[in-house]
Amino acid sequence: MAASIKDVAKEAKVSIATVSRVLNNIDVVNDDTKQRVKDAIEKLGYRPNIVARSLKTQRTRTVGIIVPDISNQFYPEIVRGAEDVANIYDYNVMLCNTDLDKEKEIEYLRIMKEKMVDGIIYMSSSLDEDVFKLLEELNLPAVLIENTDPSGKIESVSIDNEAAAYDGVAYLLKKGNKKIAYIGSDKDGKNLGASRYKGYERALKEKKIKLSEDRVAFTGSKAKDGFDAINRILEAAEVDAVFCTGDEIAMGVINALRERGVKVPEQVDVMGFDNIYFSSIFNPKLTTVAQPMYDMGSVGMRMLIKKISTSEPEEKSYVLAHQIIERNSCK
Amino acid sequence: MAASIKDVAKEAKVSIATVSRVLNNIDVVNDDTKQRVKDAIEKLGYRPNIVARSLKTQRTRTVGIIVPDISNQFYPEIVRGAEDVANIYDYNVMLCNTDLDKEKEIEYLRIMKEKMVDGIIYMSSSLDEDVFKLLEELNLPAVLIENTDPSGKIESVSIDNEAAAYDGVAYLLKKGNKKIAYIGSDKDGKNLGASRYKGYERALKEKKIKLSEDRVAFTGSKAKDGFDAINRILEAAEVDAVFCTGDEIAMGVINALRERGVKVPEQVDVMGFDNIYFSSIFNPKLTTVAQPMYDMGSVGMRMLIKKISTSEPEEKSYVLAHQIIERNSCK
DNA sequence: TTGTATGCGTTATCAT
DNA sequence: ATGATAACGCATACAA
Repeated sequence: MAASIKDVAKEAKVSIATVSRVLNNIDVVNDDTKQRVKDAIEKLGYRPNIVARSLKTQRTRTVGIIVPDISNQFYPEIVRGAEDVANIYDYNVMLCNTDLDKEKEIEYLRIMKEKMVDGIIYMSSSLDEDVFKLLEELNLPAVLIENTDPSGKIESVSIDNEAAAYDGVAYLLKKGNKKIAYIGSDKDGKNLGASRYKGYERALKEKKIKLSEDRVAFTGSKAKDGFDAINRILEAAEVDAVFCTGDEIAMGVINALRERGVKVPEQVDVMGFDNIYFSSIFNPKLTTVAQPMYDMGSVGMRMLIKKISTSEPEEKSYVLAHQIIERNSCK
Repeated sequence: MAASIKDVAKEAKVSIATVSRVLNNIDVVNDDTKQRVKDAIEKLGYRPNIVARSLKTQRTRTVGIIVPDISNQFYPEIVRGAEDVANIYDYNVMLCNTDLDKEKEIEYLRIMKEKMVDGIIYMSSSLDEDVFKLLEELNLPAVLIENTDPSGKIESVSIDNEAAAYDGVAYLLKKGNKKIAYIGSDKDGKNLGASRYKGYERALKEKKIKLSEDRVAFTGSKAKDGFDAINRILEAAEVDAVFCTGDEIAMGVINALRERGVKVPEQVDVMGFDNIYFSSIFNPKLTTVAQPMYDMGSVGMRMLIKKISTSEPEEKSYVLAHQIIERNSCK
């Protein structure tokens, strides 16, 4: 069995209270005894039992990360950013995949509470009312990443999705394109999809270009979705550029175009979104609206830890800068 | 404050012992009282505190996953497979990124022990002696994924890397190639890199083809590494096929070849390894030696949980089947 | 400066 | 069938 604080106390011939004191270097403890305790700790290879400590302090120094799917291309970088700063502050992370299933989200939240995590990094586009209610009910500090809380109650870190989409489409417009398709997240609902579609609308409107529904496809975020969507669109309309709300979609679009003998970017510009790792490896390299994924994770975790550590809630959300990365999928 | 077992006991007018009994449905408890307790639990929205339970039972139902880098393309699927089965068995996972830094691996292991995880899923190519020693010293059940333990002491789940590389190269040979380059992991050391190189050697030898060092490059696993390596190789030698020990490497190779005006697969066959998600989106779609990543994660976790739950160590490692996926980067 | 004793929320042993 | 109580390993209020 691993040595406990009692063993150390015995070895150093002091009380466990004293051991605890040098462990947390709290109170003043005589240099001699402190050294004795340290020696004993060393000798026994003692390491405090954090579970016991947590039960006493009611803090575990672990936070839960609720993510739709870690094997999705978008999340690993965010999680890495989050874990890196967690590590800096001596926190650990518990990873939970939900597949955007509301029931799973709720169940995980309950379990996280049972395991006494100090806080939650929450990623989901479901933005379900019940989940937010539960978060509050459970009294779990949380920060939302990627999306924002429609009610504004829980802090978030994200980009300005409306502006980002606007900028992307404006870029396409500036290149002289007039028939710009939109492929990706749905315009309904309160999540980022709606914002991006709004940005698309605004950019077109500003240039007085009529939005044609024939060039719009709401679909999933996989390459296959982009592939199918552009093929459908091309049945009904001409297109000189495609704005996609995800890089994978854009890759699917480009692959479909290639099969049709349409050259990218010579004949059609294709723009992605996110700037996932493979955007710069794909051929052509993707021009895309970049989200700072790693930073979103790291500032999110920083916010959360701050929120956990201080009593006064700062209640401030962060909107990080997006950026258009010019590569080779647009002229 | 959340309700505790005491509150439930008071509400149901029974002792905490009885509450505990119905919670764990152990012993026989009178149906009436059982119902009273259940009602009380319901009424108070009581949920057991798992930290307290863990302190008592010495089991946390959480396992640590030590991974080089979750934002690397290879690991998310493994982790997802692992988390999925963990979830099935009511376990949670703690994610630790090490960047293959031995000190970080050791520190994380210590922390995992302090946090009383029940076991460890360990991924690393460092295969450091000290780490294995620590694992044993800490008395932490562990299973190794992707690599195997040279000393054979700790169980693992992996593919047969020598055979997989052999099969890949043999495939290239069968297509009529004679000048097959090797780009990727180092031949020295005890990890999978050495095995793969051995497979390459064996396949060539079997066809009595002399291995030319000019066509071999030991390098990292990024696209950039493949890109640079093939350019270097092409300075010194002719090549009609390239065997890469990673898909990203292969993509880098293909991109370099494209820049040189060399067509894949018409002029040069390029084969990848792993079958990461993007292999089928990249153009050309990659022909590759597939590792069953998700399965490696899921059977690894299954092994670990079994190891944790039963006392007798089964001490059996799993070698999963690899598979050559024929796509468009080879003739 | 140091020690004693209590409690964190459970499980489990021993009574009853 | 149920209750009282001791542990699990630690932090901390209170004594000394």
